[in-house]
Amino acid sequence: MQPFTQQVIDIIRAIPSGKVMTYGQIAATAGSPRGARQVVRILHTMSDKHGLPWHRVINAKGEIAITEDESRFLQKIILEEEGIKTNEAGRIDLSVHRYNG
DNA sequence: GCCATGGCTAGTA
DNA sequence: GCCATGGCTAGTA
Repeated sequence: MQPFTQQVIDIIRAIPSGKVMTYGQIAATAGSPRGARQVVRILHTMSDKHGLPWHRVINAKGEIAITEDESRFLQKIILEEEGIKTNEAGRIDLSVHRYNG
């Protein structure tokens, strides 16, 4: 496992319930401001194994970015259970819910 | 070659 | 809506 990957995993783990971070924000915190897509890949391949709170990661617009329908719906439900609601436009208010690593 | 991005711009209203 | 981006992995040799 590469240092960047380990960093990203640690950062995602530390996001508390009721808060979210963006892909780019996590990448930047891990020391690679352009590495947003790596965060995507890491979530994809390592969420299960490492028990990551994958649902607390959204895109920079405040949207749920998952493309697969079932998981997308699941993410919305879990976030709601944690007190995070999406507005009519499907957006989450980052000014309220963003976690600053 | 993948990818659940992000940021900028052209084009509409 | 377009496209540059980058760290890693699956798959081949």
